[in-house]
Amino acid sequence: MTAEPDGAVEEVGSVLVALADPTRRQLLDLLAAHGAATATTLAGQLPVSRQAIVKHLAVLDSAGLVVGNRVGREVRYSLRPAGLDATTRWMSSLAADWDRRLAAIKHAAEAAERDFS
Amino acid sequence: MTAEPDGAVEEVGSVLVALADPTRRQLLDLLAAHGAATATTLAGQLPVSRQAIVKHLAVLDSAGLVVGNRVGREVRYSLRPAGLDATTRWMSSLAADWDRRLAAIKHAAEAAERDFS
DNA sequence: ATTGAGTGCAACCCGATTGTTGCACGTCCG
DNA sequence: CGGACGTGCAACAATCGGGTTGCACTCAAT
Repeated sequence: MTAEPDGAVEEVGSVLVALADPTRRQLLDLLAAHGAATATTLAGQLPVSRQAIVKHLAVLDSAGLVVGNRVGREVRYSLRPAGLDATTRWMSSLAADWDRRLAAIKHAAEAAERDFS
Repeated sequence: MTAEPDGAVEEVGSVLVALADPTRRQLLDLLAAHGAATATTLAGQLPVSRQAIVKHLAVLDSAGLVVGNRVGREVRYSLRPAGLDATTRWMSSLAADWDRRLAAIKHAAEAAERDFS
C-alpha cells in the first residue's frame, strides 16, 4: 500500500540499520579492499577492540552484507553484495515513487485545499 | 581513499541514519502520499506523540529528505527527493566498487596467500 | 481582547547500541 | 605434549535514540 511489496521491507530495514553506523561502513570498505579478513586482523586496522568488530560483523552478517567462513581456527569474513543490491533497488524505486506522487500532487495542488478529514 | 569522494560521506551517512528508523520511513511514506502535512496532522496518523514526530522530522530535515515551510501559524512539511537520490547513487556506486574489487580478488586469490604484513 | 489551535523548548525515562575487559575453549605448530 | 594464537561467551559501563509529558509562546479568528 505504501511503496513496498510488504515482505522485503524488513530485510531492507536491517541493511539500512547496518549501513547507518560509520564503523560498519568502514569495515565494509576494508573488506572490499582486502577481499577477506578475520575479526582479529580487522581490529588491527580500526581503533576499536576485536570484540567490537565481532559484534559489528554479526550485524552485517544478519543484514546479508557479509559472510563468515571458518578456515581452521580462524573465521574469514568476506563481502556479499546481494543485500546491498536489493537495498539500492528498493531506494531507487522509492525515489521514483516519490517523484511520481510529487508530480501528481503539484499538478493538483491548487484544486484541493485540505487532504484530511 | 576508500570508495567515497571524502566530502559527501557525512551527508550520505545522515541519510542512512535517517532511513534506518521504521517510523521515519513511515513518515516519508505519509508525506509522499499527502504531499505536505504538519507535525500535528502526521501525529494523528501514527501511534506516537506529536513531539516524537517533530524530532523525527528534524532528523529528516537535517538529512535533506524533508523541508518545512511556515504557513501562518503552522509548519507544512514536504518531501525533498534530492538527498535520497544522492544516497541511491552512492550506494549503487559502492555496489559496483565491491563487485569490481571482488572480481579482481577472486581472480588473484590463488596467487597470494597473505595480504597483510 | 480573549480564546483556542499549533508550534517550540526542556526535562525526564527507558531500552538498545556501542564499547570494554576477562576468561574459557579450540586449533595449529614447535 | 604444551604453549601460542584465534575465537566465543559473558558481564559490565556508558552513551544514544526514541518516546513521553508539561508548559510557554505565537498566530488567527471571533
